[in-house]
Amino acid sequence: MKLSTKGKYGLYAMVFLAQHDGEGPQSLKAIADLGLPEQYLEQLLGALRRAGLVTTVRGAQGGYQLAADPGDITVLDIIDAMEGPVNFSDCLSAPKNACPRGENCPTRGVWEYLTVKINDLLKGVSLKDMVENNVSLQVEGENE
Amino acid sequence: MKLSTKGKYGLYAMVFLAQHDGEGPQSLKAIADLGLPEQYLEQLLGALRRAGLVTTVRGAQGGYQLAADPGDITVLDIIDAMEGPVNFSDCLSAPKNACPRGENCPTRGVWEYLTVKINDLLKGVSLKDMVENNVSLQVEGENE
DNA sequence: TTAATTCCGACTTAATTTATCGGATTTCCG
DNA sequence: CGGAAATCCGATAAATTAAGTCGGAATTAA
Repeated sequence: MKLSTKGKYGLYAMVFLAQHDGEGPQSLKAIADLGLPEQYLEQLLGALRRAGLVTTVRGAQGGYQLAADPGDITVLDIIDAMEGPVNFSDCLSAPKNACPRGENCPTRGVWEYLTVKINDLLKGVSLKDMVENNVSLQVEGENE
Repeated sequence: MKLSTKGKYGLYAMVFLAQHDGEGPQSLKAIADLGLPEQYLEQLLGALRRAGLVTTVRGAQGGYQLAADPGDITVLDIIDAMEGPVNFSDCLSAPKNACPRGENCPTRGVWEYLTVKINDLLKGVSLKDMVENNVSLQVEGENE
């Protein structure tokens, strides 16, 4: 289980925008200077815009900026926009009785459980957390 | 972020073996009757064997069986064997200063955090839990 | 008007996933 | 002993997805 470069590049770009939040639009070139392929990144930023996570200013001096407060944009938002929703099994999106294994399939519950839990995890980290380096293994909500 | 069929088929097969634990070796054909492509499954079971999760009996009346108690085999073991370890970024396996972003990369902590947390999640579900349908959103270790 | 910049669809290439095939080996059982 | 039932294994093929490239249209500040 790994993250695609799409997800990673998207997150890098969003962190960059968070770091420059309030400084006006950041050009594609400036973001790509992080070491990301410029033309590929352009596609990804298009997806982020269509997902409502960034706004753009076209034309000279234009660029990209966050569409919301860094504290209100989470890793989940970004991963969802870049890779589609976390999905461990298509059987979850199908009606229960459509599954050839029937309703008491012993794995269905696990797919549900893991999907919900991982979504919670991703939702728990915002861009603000990241730029403030607030993410550690003892963050909020811990009990182990 | 999704699970490959490798991971899913592997888990289906292991649950089947757990359901028939103690009944002697189960043939590939019997497992494939779950609706999985037989020759592909054979590869996967080979990987599970090499990972030490199943043992095999060759020859007529042979087959596969769990190498350990169902309570001692977790979803993590199976996913790791099928897809390799959960890995959100290669920068984690490299030394800290090998990363071109330097030591204070704001995403590195997130990769670490998510990797550990997801591993914990997967480790928390055993085959025993699954066959007993013990997996729900209120399982052990909850505090939200 | 020009240069900077995003936007967009089509295309290419590379990598990975998902198988399939053919035969070698092992072992039960009559 | 011989045949059938199985696993084992390396190679290959097909399909899908990921990753990256290209060329040009549209927009806008200066």
